[in-house]
Amino acid sequence: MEAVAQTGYRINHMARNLRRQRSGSILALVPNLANPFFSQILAGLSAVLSPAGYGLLIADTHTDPNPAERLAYYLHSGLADGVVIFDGTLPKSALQTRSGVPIVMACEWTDTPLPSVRVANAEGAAIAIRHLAAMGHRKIGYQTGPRGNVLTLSRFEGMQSAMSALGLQLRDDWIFDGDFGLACGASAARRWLALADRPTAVFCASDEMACGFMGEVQHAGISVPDEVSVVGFDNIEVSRHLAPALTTIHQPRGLIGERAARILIGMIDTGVLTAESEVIPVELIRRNSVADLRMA
Amino acid sequence: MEAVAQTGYRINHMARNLRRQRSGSILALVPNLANPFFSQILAGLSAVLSPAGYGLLIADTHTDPNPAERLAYYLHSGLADGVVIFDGTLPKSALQTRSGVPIVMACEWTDTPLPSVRVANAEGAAIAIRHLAAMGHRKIGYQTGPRGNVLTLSRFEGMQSAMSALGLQLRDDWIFDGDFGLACGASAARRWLALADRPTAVFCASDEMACGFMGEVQHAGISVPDEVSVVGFDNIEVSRHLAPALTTIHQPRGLIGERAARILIGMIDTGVLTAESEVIPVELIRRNSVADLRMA
DNA sequence: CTGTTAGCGCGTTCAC
DNA sequence: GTGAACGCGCTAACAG
Repeated sequence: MEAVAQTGYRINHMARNLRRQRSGSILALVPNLANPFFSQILAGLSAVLSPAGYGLLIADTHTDPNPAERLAYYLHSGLADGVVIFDGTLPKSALQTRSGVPIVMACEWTDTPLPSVRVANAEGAAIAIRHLAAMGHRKIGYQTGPRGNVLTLSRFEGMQSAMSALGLQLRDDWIFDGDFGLACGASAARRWLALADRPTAVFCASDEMACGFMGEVQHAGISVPDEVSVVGFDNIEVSRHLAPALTTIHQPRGLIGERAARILIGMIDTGVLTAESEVIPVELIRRNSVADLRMA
Repeated sequence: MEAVAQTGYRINHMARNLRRQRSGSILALVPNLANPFFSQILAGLSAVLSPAGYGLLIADTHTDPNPAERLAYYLHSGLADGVVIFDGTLPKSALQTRSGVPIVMACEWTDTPLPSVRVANAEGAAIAIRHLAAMGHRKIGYQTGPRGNVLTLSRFEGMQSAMSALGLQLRDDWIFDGDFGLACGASAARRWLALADRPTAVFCASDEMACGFMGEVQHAGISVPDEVSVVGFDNIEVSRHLAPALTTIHQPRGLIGERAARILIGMIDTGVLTAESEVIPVELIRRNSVADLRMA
């Protein structure tokens, strides 16, 4: 121990890892790192992994020519002791590997036996619709997420079943395609503005789209919520600071990362490649972007 | 090669890395991973590191009890071939190590010989002030970043020198303390509302603060820009979608990450631990949050 | 140009 | 309880 202090010896982790057959770091596979939506999730991951002695390796599948190959590379190279997947667009075949590396799905993904952390997306969408209906809205529009995304699907289903349960019809020209981003919210707004018969409320499947939508109609001189009500999904930090403050479905993003990390560490420690999936509840945050249409 | 295909052999990177004395990954030291400001920077980093064959390791100094020790750990463990530091609050002593691992500073940091990538912060602040003055504003308030931060300092200096060059005085009660976050923008707004003699314009050292400020005064029934003009700094994605769209200083965040990555790779390839620093220019984005006070 | 060998720095085991 | 030796899987250097 004196020699350690004198020579300034530090253990070589490459050698230790080689010997112990582990890397001490876990990989997060993110569909688009530039999307600020992931920053809090990654912070949650890091907050659990770091005290547990794991490093956080991040790969952006968006910029990668072949995400599936990339995943296979990490699974077999021994560079990661576990993987958290946030990208719902990876082919199923990429997940059916027998590498022995634990995987946790942190995006909504139904048809895989892998453990997952997900948010009650369908229920959140239903809550939003029921809130609008309770406020007297019957003409409700909807902006979707990107096609093929599992979040898009489950939120759409939740919205749809709530609508039909309430006896409300969803018109095709009141459905706006989207990709969860700000810009497509703005273009949905332009389509809304061009409509002869406009819905009195639009439920956007993400806060960013809701924000883009609100901004664009406001730039056109339309008042929110007097002329159109808007509900978002996510409760990103900026939502409460918009004018009007955005009514939305709160999704605890830090928690998603933390839970995923805990499940993964549990799998690594026990050596079993399965675990209980978790569903994180959502919550309606009532603010000022929805008009009360009920007569007094 | 046939045997490779038959047995499904994949090279073990731990063993390779041990032998080659490199890890194949780069560490990014981020002050607060939850801050969406970094997402685009990290995406830029990833976009050049990934094709170059490097993995991206991320450590959040915010959640770490001892960031300096953490840095030392990574520098000496051999787990990273290079480090990009975004945290300007690390003690100088932590950087003066002779580990042989290249370091690039990607936050503004003046008194270190390490190569850095920085943005023309002082100039950006000066541009904002000159724009407000050109629009006829003479009573200008300012919201700062967190104390001790190098960005805070250089933006403050740029603002101050532009003010005095224009013969404008900066009143103490028109300076609002901040931390670059949304919430403190809102509290600055409450202080502005309580002022007997209010500035006609407020320049916020970050877009998030500007957004929080605008939202809060608008919630109080104040019109932007009719009753108060606001200028931000950063040009975050949401700024153009606010109502009114926020006039701000554009800072290319993806580029910061890309440049830092390029410099670092150059240092690794050549083996020299020094490199030219780079300054990235900024640009005024004129939108609708500044009123024209000049008489027609 | 192909085949063999030494050793990267550690953790584990086996002998004392 | 302390110490020596082996091997994790690869790459680089060297011999044939």
